This record gives sequence, structure tokens and C-alpha cells, in this order.
Amino acid sequence: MAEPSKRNRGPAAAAGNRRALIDAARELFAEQGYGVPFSQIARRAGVGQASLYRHFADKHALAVAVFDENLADLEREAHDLRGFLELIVAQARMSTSLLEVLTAGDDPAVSALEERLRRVIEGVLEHEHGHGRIDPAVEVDDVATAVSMIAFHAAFLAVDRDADVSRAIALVERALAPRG
Amino acid sequence: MAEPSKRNRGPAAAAGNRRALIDAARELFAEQGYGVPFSQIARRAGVGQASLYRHFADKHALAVAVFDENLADLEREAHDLRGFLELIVAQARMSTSLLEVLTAGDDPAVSALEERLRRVIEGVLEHEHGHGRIDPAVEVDDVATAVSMIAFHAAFLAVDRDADVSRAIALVERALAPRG
Amino acid sequence: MAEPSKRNRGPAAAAGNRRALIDAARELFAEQGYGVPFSQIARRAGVGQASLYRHFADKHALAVAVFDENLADLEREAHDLRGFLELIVAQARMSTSLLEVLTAGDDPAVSALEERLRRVIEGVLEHEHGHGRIDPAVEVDDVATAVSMIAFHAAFLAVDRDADVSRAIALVERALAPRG
Amino acid sequence: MAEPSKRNRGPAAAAGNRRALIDAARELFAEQGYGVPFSQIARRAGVGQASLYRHFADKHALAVAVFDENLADLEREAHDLRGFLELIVAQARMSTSLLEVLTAGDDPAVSALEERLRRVIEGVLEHEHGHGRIDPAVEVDDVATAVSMIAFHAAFLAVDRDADVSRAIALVERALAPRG
DNA sequence: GATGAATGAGGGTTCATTCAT
DNA sequence: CATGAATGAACCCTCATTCAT
Repeated sequence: MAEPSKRNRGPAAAAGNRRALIDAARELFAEQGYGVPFSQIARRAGVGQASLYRHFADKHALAVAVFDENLADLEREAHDLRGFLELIVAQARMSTSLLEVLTAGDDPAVSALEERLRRVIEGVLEHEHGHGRIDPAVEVDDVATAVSMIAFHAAFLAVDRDADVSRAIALVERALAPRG
Repeated sequence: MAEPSKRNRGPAAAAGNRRALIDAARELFAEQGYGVPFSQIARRAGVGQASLYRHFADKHALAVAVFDENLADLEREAHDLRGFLELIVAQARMSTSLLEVLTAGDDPAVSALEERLRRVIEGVLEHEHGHGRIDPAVEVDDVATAVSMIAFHAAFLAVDRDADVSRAIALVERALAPRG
Repeated sequence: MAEPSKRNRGPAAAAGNRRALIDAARELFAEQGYGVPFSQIARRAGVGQASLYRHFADKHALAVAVFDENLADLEREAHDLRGFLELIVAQARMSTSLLEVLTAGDDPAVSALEERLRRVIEGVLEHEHGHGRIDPAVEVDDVATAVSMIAFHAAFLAVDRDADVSRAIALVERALAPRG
Repeated sequence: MAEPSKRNRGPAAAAGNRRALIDAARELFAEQGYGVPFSQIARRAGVGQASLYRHFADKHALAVAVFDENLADLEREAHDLRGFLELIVAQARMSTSLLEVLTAGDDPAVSALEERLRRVIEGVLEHEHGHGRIDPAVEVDDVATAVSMIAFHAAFLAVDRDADVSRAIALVERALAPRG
């Protein structure tokens, strides 16, 4: 009675299932890395295994969906360089294992995400150029490279190394700073 | 007797087997990533599976052995900053999958390797301070962080993105350069 | 209203659905064998899965329906021995996978089909006895056995072995021919 | 103590395992058809699943091994036409599901088996031509076709239809008999 | 001490079937 | 009465690890 029983809640469950799957994937990728069993994601989401396959053809597709949400956060919240870098680092530390996924293969969905990331970087550059905190010669590709470096660094660090993260952010800021 | 067959060449083969295993592991990690089956490494080395276990308790131990040799190369060949960075990048691109292994867990063997890496960095710093290409305020930890960043970046890039690598090296050099 | 969409066209669609399902089943059994997923048959027919279940309780029932239509063709078109055998062979090569289904179990629906087949054979025998091309001692069961043999032979041959088929027909004709 | 325990009896078990697997396959193919789960064959043989894969890459390879033994029986025991046909029929009824396997694809191993079958047929033809029970014009291909027909017929019949089998043998004999 | 076959647990994937809409 | 998503059981296959020789 209390429990509406898990058995076939019908198509109405579809949207909720999708959300539960993405959330479960985000958690488990963070806890156990990208190698986490696909079946475990379904179990954590409280969803049948076949339903997982219906929503996401493979783990890659799930990773893309998680990254898509991360990117939406960036688009909404990142404006100045410092805030942008800190958000990137925070996301990388949460979604460690996604990074390796996004670099391999040439999924058009991934390319689209990269394009959106470049757009965010452009916004940051414009904002900072106005404030003189980034050298005028710095291009989008430079920042994109810096983002990649700092994200991987943060992702693969042991969890408790905040000092290292600050150091990395400082290095990037110095690399992009206006030159005498 | 007539045949010098593969079957049980006796203890004399031990050293050669160890070499063959490390070489096979290096190749296969590069070709197929860290996930390569243990059995395949033994086969490539031309060695029985149980012998692999005798020499290396698990894949982690093999990764450490490969990384140990990489470090020896660094100790022998790295002197100036540019050369050091280029060698780091080259190693990272060959032994991509090792990086993630080394960051997880706290194996004392890995800690020892990190200590040796710091020693190499110290040497580079001394060398460069004499030439004024690195800011005097830069510490070993700064370079260590930069190395981590650039190594991961190089490791996870698609194989043919040399331009990105150059850009990353330039960024690091700028971050470490003497400040006006 | 504007859209005559696929969604629930009401009871009127029932007959059309049945036809579409049988056609889809015939095609897919031919293309992929009897093992084709039930869901795929529904999709090819452009019908929901549950509707498939409403019309046919299981794959066996679908196979019977297809075979039923094959038999109607035989009843309509088969008169002389040669034409009969050629039609049998053609059907067997199209509906290969049905044969094994029909032989297993003792579905009364299948028995009814077998009875109809015997009736067709009787017609052929009468026709041929008049022309002296079949030995008077040949019984319906003899022809039924020959039909079974030639049908299986044709069904399991590689698709391009027409010579073998002709040879098989010739063998059957010789076996049934009047004896000196 | 009584039980030597199943756990890793070592390489010595290899030959015995191979035999057990072939025997189990023969039984299960007969009982449940070619669709029987691969895993079940391993269980029936009392062998780990991976060992099954070591010995036979797939079900097809197992079927070939079973058929290979059948053929050895034919080579040893078949001489006159009647005995040959009866043995073929008996084998087909035991190894029903193998027939469909052998007809699909173009495995060189299967081609070799077919060649051996032709050799057996040649022997039978020579033997019978001496006794005048087969028409001189009959070729190896004719008999091969007849064998295929009668084997499939026997294989797919319900188990208790001996009368049908006799009828089929009689038909083949008549088809091959000397003509007035 | 080296060998390589045996083991069985575990993950990926698919399918028949059910059921809320 | 049609729809199509949800379910979980079942199968295939691979792998790390052990152990008789």
C-alpha cells in the first residue's frame, strides 16, 4: 500500500526514469569511475536494465548527458575567469571519469558540447578583456587548452588536495595574465 | 634436447622474462590502454600466465615498473625546462593509461617514484635559475603541478593534435617565466 | 483531428493490423529466420507490441497463419505433379524456418493444415493417374513423404543451388514414376 | 574423499573435458535442438564455461566435432546402400539439429566433411554397381541429394514415425533403382 | 620455477511479456 | 482496443586467478 510496487509503472515513469538514470550515473561515475558496471547504474536508479538501454544506448551516451548538464551550469554561472576556472575544477572533480570519455572518438554530440564550451570561453574572454585581467593576445584556443589541463589535473588528484588545485588555478592565471 | 623448446627453460629465464613482460606491458598499455587483459600481456611476452604472477602481483605492479623506467629516462636526459617538458609529454602520450593508475591509491612504491620526480624537477629548476628563464619565486611544487597538468592534457588528447601540445608547453613556460 | 496519427486508430484498424502482421512475419521469417524478435515483427508491421499479442498468442500462431496462406496458394494453383512440386519448393525456400516449427508439437491447427495438404495431394494424384505419370500403386502417404523430403531439402540448401533443386525434383519424379 | 573435488584438476583434465563436451553436446542437441544454451552444455559436461570456449570457439565448432564422429561411423560401417541409408537416418534422428548447421555458411571444416561424405558415397556406389541394385547412370551428386533429402526428412519427423522412415527409404531406393 | 589449462563469477546485451495510459 | 515503455530473467562471453604437471 505504502509502496506503489516497482512493477511496470507504465510509460508515465519514462521521464522520471531518465532523470533517475542521469543522477545515478553522475553519482556512480564520481564514486567508482567510468568503469562502473552499467547494470549497477540501473540498479541505483531503481530502473530495469532494459529501460536503461532504451534511454541510453551505451555508457558513452550517459556520460554525454551528464556533461550536457554540467555545461548548462557553466553557461548559466560562469562569467569572470576566476569563477569559470573554479566551476570547471569543481565539475572535473565531481565528474572525473567523464573527461576521458569526451576526448576519445568523434561523436557529433560531443563536438556540439565542445562548441558550447568554446562559446562560454568567448564570453569569459570578452568579460575579462574589458577588465584587463587577460592579455589581449590570448585566444580562445589558449583558454581551451588551459581548461583541459586544469580539468584533468583536478580530476585525477586525490580528493583532499585543495592546495594543489589553488596552485593550478594560480598557474593558469599567470599564464594568461597581461604581459609587461 | 634437440629442441631448445619454450618449455621450462629453468631459472635462467627469469631475468629475461621480467624484461619481456615489462616490454610487452609497455606496448600493450600504449596500444589498448590499461584495461588490456593480463593474459594477453603474458602471451605477448611469450611467458606463461603464472610466471607473470610470479614477477608482478597485479597490473598495478606492472604499471609501476613501466613508470620506473620512464623515470630513469627523465633522470638521464632531462636538464633544461623545454627538454624536460617535451620528454614528459612524449612519455605521457606513450604511457597514457599509466597516469590514472599512479594517481589512485597510496602505494609506497608510487610515493618513491614521485620523490624521484621531484628530484628531477629540482635539477631542472637549478639549471634554469642560472639562465634566468624561470622566475625565482617558482617552487618545486609549482613545477610539479604544471607537470601533472601538461601530462594529463597530453595523455588524453587525440593522437594527432601536436598543435595543442605546443600550445600547452607555451602556456606552462609563460606561467613559470620571470615576471616583470 | 488534424492529424490522422498512428495513435489508436480504433477497432477499425484490427483487420488491417492482422494483415500487416502476417505480411511482416512472412518477410522477417524469410529474411532472418524464425528466431527474429517478436518486437521486430510488430515494428515492421507498424503496430504496437501488445496488439501483436492480441492477434497472435505467440510466434507459433504467426507461423501457422503464414503457412495457412501458403496452403491456400497450393489449393488454388497446384494440379499436376511438376507444378505442385515446384510450388512446394518455392514456398519452402521462402518460408524455410516455418517447416521446423510445423513439425514440432501437436497443435490441432497444424493437424488441420496437414489434412488440407493431403487433400491437395489427392487432387494431384487423381490428375496424374489419368495421365499415367504416376505409378498406380503410389499412395497419398508416399507423396506426403516425398513432399516432406523435398521441402526440407530445398529449405536448407544455400540460396543459389538451383541445380540441386532440379536434381531433387527429378529424383522424386523417378521414385513415383510407373514401373515397368 | 570419495569425490576428487571438481576444482581445477589441472591440464590433465583437458582430453577428458573435450570428450565430455562432445558427448554433452550430442545429447543436448538431440534433446533440445541446436538452440540449447551454450552454458548448459558446459554444465552437463561438468566443465567450466571458459573451458568450453577454450576447446570450441562456438557452437558451430562443437557441431562440427559431433558430425565428424558421425562421419567416422559412416566410414567404418557403411557399405551397401540399404545399410548406408539406415545409418544416415539413424544419425539424422540423433543429431537432428546438426543438419541445419552444416548447410549454412562456408566453413572449410564443413567442406572437408562433405568431401569425406562424398567419398563414402562413392564407395557405396561402387559396391552396389557390382550388384546391379543401382542404375548405372546414377551419379554421386544424385545420391548426395537423396541423402540430404532423407536426412532432413528423418530429422524433423516426430520421434515415433518409423513407418514414415521406411517409406522414405523405399522411395529413395526406387529413385535410384535400375530402369527397365 | 615455468607452464598453460581449468575455473566460476560477473558484466553486457537482448528478449518475451505485462500494463498504465 | 491500440500503444509503447518498463521489467527482469537469461544468455553469451571474458577475465583474473589458481593449480596440477
